[in-house]
Order: sequence, then C-alpha cells, then structure tokens
Amino acid sequence: MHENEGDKMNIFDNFLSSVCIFKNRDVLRHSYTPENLPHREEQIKQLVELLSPLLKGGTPSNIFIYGKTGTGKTATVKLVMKNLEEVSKKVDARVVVQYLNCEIIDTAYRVLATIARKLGRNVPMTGWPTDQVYEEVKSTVESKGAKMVIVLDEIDKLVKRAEEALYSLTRINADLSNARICLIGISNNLKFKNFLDARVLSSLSEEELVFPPYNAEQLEDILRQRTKIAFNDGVLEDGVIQLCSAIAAQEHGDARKALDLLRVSAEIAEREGDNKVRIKHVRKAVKKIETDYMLETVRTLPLQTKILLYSMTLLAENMEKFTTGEVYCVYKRLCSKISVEALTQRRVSDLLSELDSLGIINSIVISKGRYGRTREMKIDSDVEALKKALEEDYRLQELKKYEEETRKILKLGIFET
DNA sequence: CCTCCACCGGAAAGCCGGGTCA
DNA sequence: TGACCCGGCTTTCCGGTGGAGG
Repeated sequence: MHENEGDKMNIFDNFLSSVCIFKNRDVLRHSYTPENLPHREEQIKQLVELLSPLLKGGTPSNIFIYGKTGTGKTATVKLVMKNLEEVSKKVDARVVVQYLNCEIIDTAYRVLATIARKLGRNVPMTGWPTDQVYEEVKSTVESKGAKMVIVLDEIDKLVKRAEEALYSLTRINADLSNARICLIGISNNLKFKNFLDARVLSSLSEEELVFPPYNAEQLEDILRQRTKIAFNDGVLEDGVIQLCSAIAAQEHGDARKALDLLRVSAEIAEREGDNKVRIKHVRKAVKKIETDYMLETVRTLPLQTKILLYSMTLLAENMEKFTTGEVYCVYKRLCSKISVEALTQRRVSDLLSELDSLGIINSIVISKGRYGRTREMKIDSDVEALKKALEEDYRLQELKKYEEETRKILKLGIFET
C-alpha cells in the first residue's frame, strides 16, 4: 500500500481529499425560503391580489390556505410576506407581519403574547391572564393604527388546544375602528375544517387558496433550481434529479421529500468519497430515509409494544418467520423478568396488526391445517438497527441481561405457555 | 369428507386520566 | 369541589375458520 515514505497517513487525510460536492447545503433544507418558487406563480399572484388592499388602506379578507405537506404553502406565504413588508416600508403603509407556527406556539396565551411583543409591548411569555394580553393587543393595534397580517401556520394544532384564541382573533376586527387585522391560516389537514366552530370557519375562510401537489416535472424544475445554488457544477450524474422527482411524485408530490432525497443522496456520495452523486446513491438514500423513519417511529412506541418488538428481534435470530403464539410466549417471559404486567394475547394480537400496518413487521394470517390458524410474521428491516433503537429505552436495558438465557431457550425450541 | 388445532377478530364492558360543567 | 363525560386502552367472552391429517 505505502510505496514510499512520504505517504504517511494522517487521520484527516480522508477529510482533506474528500471532494466538495456541496456549495451550500442549507439550500436543500426545509428552513430555506427560496427567492422564487417555480409552479407557484398562480398562488403567489392570488395572494398578492388578496393582500394588496393593505397597501391602499383597505381591509383584505381573511385567507385560508390548504394543501398537503411539501406543496409550498409556507414558502409561498413567507415569500409574499417578505415582499409585502418591503413594499410597505417603501410606501409607509404601516403593515406589520407576524408569522406564527402553531405547533410551537400552541396556546392562546402564547399566540397573543407573541403578537403583542411584535407590536412592541413588553408582555411576559407567561404570567398574565389571557384576556389581559388580548386587551393589550387590541389597544396597541388600535393606537398604532396598524394594519396587521398574522400568519397562523399549522393552524389545525391550535384548534385542539386554543380554539378560543382563534375565536377572539377572528372577531377582533369588530372591536377595532382604526386598525385592521388580517388572518392567514395554513393547514395541511383537510378534515380540520370539520372540527372548527362554524363561525370561526366562515370568518377565517373568506378566501380560500388550494395548493395542489407537484407532479414529477414540476418537482424536477424545483430541484434544478435549487441544485444551481446547492451544488458545485457537474456533480450530479444524469438522471439523479429525474429519479428523485419521480420517487417524490409517486408519494403525494411532496417537494420536501424530493429535496430531502437529493440532500441525503449527496451526503451519502460525500461520505463515500465519490465526486459525483449517482443513481446508486439515490437508491441508498431511499433506504436510509426509510429506516430512519422507521427507527423514529419505533422510538416513540409505548413500552408494551417495544417489549413485544424486542421479543421478535430475539426470535428473528433463530428463525425467519414466527407465529403469534411464539412471540407471545417470549414476550411474557421478558415481561416477568422486568416485572411488567403482560398484556393478554388478544391485546397482543391487536398490537401485532398495528405493527404490521406501521410497516415495521410483515405479517399474514395463514392456516397450518391441523396445527391451527395464526398470524405468521417476520421483520424485514434491519434487525440489528431495530434492536439498538429499542435498547435506547432505559426500561428495556434490563432485558439485555436475560438475552443469553432467552436465546438458549429459543435454540431448544421450547415454547411453554 | 370430517375434525380439530391455534389462533383470529368482533362485541361489549371495565378502567383510567383528563377535561367540563354546575 | 365533586359529579359527570369522553376517548383510549385493555380485558373478557366467544363464535369463526383454512386446511393437514385422519
């Protein structure tokens, strides 16, 4: 390997010699808001038209925007808001824009407090009665004579926990004479409309904008546009962009997914020290995203289901496929070891179907004739990774001690009930 | 062709934590 | 504050069943 003395390895050599694929990686992240949005011209135009009264002292209607994830809702609104603020400064229209992500700011109090702070009031993030904050917002807006646009992203999250905030916000204009508040609600959940109070709904959706999913060609355009900024020239093998777009288009036309796929593919290429992103990297990326997603769901599973899955990982070492009875037997053993009440087999049966529909295991109900009817299942993802994810749970740590013992019993094939 | 295994999966009721209302 | 309700999770009970083996 080392022909001459000058070839001594430095542990950073790998890093130095690695080719630079990315020019700007952040461009492919969700947080990035691009300067222009291909195939959203129509939505931008509509939004601008709907909001333009603000600049002439009029009152725009409230707007409700919906579309699935990755259809550009947030990006479009942010872009339009940015432009609106700039123009408003230029013509001194006193437009104040506040963007709120309701998943993070998820209570009536926080919503109102954030708005109040935006208006320059020093409202503490906790402590005051909610209606006092509401009054504060009202009086401040009024005294400033401001035109305010409030964007409520992921508004469906608010309904469950803070519907009254929505209610008061939609009615606030009635109490204002000088100022105006325009609400823009964004949601990816269509069913959410059914849960909403009829009065709030009608006020909120005076105007509606729909963001349809992108098709494969549109996704390609989006990727190409970002590629220019994100990558150095010529690092993408032919067909990489097409493949990413095609895969994302198959799944709901989600631009976010397409961008993720491209980014992860490039990261894999980089790690492999390849100077080009190739089709094979995309294939690997698909796999990686899939497993990452699966592991994440596994981590959030309730304890009982985790023990159940753990039992299956042990079984998987000895046999490819196993039945409900076998799994239940191991599961019960493990439960008793860590003094957890075992569930009934009936319940376990349901948990197994849930795991099946989550795609973590693969199961079918088969008949083994004389030997009964049962669900036969297998784990077809990476068992080791799965096990590792399960062992992260401190409550399962104990089980490692009994692993050997359990394994021995399994080898003997003894399943007592 | 019948039996009978080993479980499936529906129905209903119990339990529990949290929220609501008077 | 306590009575009450709601929804999710779980248990109990049980009728149902595809097909290997007799």
